[in-house]
Amino acid sequence: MIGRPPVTTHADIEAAAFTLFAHKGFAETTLEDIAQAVGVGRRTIFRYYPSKNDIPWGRFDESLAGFRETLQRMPAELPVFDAVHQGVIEFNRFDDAVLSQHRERMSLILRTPELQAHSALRYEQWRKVIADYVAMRTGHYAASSLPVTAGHVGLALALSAYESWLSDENGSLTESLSRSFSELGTLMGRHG
Amino acid sequence: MIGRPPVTTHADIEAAAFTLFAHKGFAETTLEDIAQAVGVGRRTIFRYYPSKNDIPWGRFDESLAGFRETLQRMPAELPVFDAVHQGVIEFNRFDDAVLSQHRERMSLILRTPELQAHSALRYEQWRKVIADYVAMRTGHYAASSLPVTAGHVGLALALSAYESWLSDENGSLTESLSRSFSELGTLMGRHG
DNA sequence: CAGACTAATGGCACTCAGCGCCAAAGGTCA
DNA sequence: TGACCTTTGGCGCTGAGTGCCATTAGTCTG
Repeated sequence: MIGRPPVTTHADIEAAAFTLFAHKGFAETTLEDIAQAVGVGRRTIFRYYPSKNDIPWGRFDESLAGFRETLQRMPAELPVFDAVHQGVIEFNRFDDAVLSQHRERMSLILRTPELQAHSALRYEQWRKVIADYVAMRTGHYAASSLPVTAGHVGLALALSAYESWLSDENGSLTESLSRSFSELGTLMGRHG
Repeated sequence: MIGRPPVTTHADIEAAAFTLFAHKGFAETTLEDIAQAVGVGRRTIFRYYPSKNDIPWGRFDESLAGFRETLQRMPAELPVFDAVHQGVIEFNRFDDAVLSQHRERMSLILRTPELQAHSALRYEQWRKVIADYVAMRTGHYAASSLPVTAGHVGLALALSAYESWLSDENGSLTESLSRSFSELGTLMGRHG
């Protein structure tokens, strides 16, 4: 490797940051605190994350690519809606080992106002993945109304499922997601 | 009226702000700029709006109360989903005179990254109005899964409709909203 | 009319996120 | 050893947001 070697990693920073966030709260933790905990200059943190709000999201971009592939793998025989449904569930399957970290991460993201706000920008990319898939399946342009709506609705159901999952100590994320998708049927008059 | 009279109003500030935003862009307009345009101290702006990001939303809280009432007025014979559908449409009906301002406002909100992010906090209250209504209609608690999902989905459809409306110079907002709601049926297998 | 009272104002000083700039550090390679 | 390259991190700045408090401009009472 050419040039000065990095003195830290994304993982290092996240670890230090999550500890501090849990300890003092997100807003009360300054970037200076984090930099100090990592043993690095404040300026360097910005070389790893564009903003403080981005730290809890970690390497989200990379995981988005996985979501895209997951959807691509869904069988074409499955109706679009069910394919998205299954794709979302598949994408949100985690090993028990990782699950508790994921829960902590999502709890921070979904319950900290600053992060709730910032997350809208991340969700946009997530919706785009669904919109692209639906566009491909239906032959519409990805920017046209139907795929865009599909993206919004998919996100809506996922967020609702996450909230429900986080509020219930013992629930399963997969089940929460399934429930959201089936509730949509309920709402649309398959009874209630 | 007791005490020193206010030297400005929300309307004054919004007018000055929107002009500047249109002229220089949102990010490039400082609160100092706005304060100067209004002829008021920077500190005073914060007495009218909690943050720069709140200015474009105007008096959103008050309009939420109207949304709540609109939903309450929906006939009980209407299935919940349709009641929400009609309520959202009703709430987003504007006179031609106001419509162009509304369009400008929503264009700013939905196309400025900082504001997209911030808006998530406003949407939360909007979703709650739907959740409360659905809770009342179905007998669930407002915090339980079904009403929460309804809130998310309602917002999803409204946002999709707004995006579509803004991207088409000549479209009608009411029609865009109707289209979103019917697209949901399409997605769920009433064909496509 | 004078003086008490009240609420809005706005200046000041401060914290913190974020960014541009640039010299220094710490590696690799010929 | 010295050229080369990339990361680091310090410095200084801008701008949002906040707490504090004296000032201002009204109303109300005697």
